[in-house]
Amino acid sequence: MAKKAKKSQVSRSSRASTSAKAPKRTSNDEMALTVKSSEGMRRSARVSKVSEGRRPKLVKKSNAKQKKKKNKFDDKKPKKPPTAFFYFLDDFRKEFQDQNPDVKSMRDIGKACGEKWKIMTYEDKVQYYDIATEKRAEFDKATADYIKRKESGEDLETEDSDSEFDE
DNA sequence: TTTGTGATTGTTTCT
DNA sequence: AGAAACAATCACAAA
Repeated sequence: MAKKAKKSQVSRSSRASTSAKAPKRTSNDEMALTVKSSEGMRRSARVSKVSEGRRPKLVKKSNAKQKKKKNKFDDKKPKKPPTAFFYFLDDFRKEFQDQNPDVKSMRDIGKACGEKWKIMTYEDKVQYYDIATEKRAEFDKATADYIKRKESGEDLETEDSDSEFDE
């Protein structure tokens, strides 16, 4: 009867795992199970630490413009939405600055936030996970549309009609 | 003035 | 399955 509509898209399997949300705390066991799912999801996604000595944090990107936003059209592939951690960071940053107005920048906040993030419980984190999950749904839709359009007409290419005539 | 760097973890995407 | 890249933000430094 109730057949689970499994998505043939294996690529989106990640999304399926991230479906972990709505922590129904009916029983401790239930929660534990939920948490287990979270861990399982994390294991799949989290695989870094390939080498202790290696730290490929060199993610330098050259952005010609600090912020260019005008046409609602998908300039290119939809950018990745902020993750749960980022949402938490945004909220945590406000409090952190309020308690520590002396703090210079996010470097210190990031550290503090990361540490707290680890001590946070699943229930506390699930809040942000839920937001991130919802955001990802929109992102997924945008991506599908982007791919669809791309496949439909790959002629769509550099249509940079929007030049840097902003300021 | 402008651009890049640094720090955090999570998700995405590719091979 | 695993690895690499990328997501936002703020202060500071260099060119």
